[in-house]
Amino acid sequence: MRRDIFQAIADPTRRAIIALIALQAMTPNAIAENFNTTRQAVSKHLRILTECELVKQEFQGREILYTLEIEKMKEIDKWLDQYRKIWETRFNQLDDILLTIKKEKK
Amino acid sequence: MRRDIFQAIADPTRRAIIALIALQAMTPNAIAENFNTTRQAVSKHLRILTECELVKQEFQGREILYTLEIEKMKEIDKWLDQYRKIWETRFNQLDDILLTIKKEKK
DNA sequence: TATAAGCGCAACTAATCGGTTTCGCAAATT
DNA sequence: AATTTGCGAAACCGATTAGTTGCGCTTATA
Repeated sequence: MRRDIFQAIADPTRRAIIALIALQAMTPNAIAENFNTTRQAVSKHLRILTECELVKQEFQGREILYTLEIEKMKEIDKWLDQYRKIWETRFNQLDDILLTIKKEKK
Repeated sequence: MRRDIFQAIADPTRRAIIALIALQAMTPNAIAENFNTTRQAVSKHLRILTECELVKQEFQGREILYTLEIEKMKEIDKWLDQYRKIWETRFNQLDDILLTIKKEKK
């Protein structure tokens, strides 16, 4: 079963779950209360998030607290990096153009 | 038809297409040559990428050149920003801890 | 010890996805 | 003018997905 971080964040509900537990660890029931869906549906999303290590389980008696593995989010940032270089270059080129115009005005 | 940027980058082939045309504008055929798939399959991916405005078409006679809309990539960066704050805070907290340990050693 | 609560797992369903094949259109080429 | 080339769109298919329902297990609570 292919599970990667990009597929994990593709689903809007999963992104919402990530946003929720980023603030504090939560149980599946507590998470489900925030959506118009069942606990089981949330549970499935949590399974996917856990499988790609975006989320970690903390067992507390019969409750399971889910926390965000913020480190994993950096992988997206790392992927974006190659494109960040491009848009920064373009920005600098624009900057150069603006500078040239400024000089010409003088 | 819900088309968002996160769903667009979920597919590995689409990420590869993005990486390809980031370097230079390409036609569907040229793109397809880089994969073990048909032009039509690539065409479908390009349609999805175009629909969510990650990619732009440039008509040149009967050819269509596809270019990356790098600005749109920033939206992912923007989304990541809320989490970047978290991991930077954690990093700083770790930094504080290390500093405290250092001081205690003295 | 019986009951309730919190949870994951498995089976099922409707919808969506990625891909192929076939088609038709418009722009080049002969 | 006939043919080739580049392309998108539609029809179709198998695989995957998100969700529901129905379990059974474990841990609290009465």
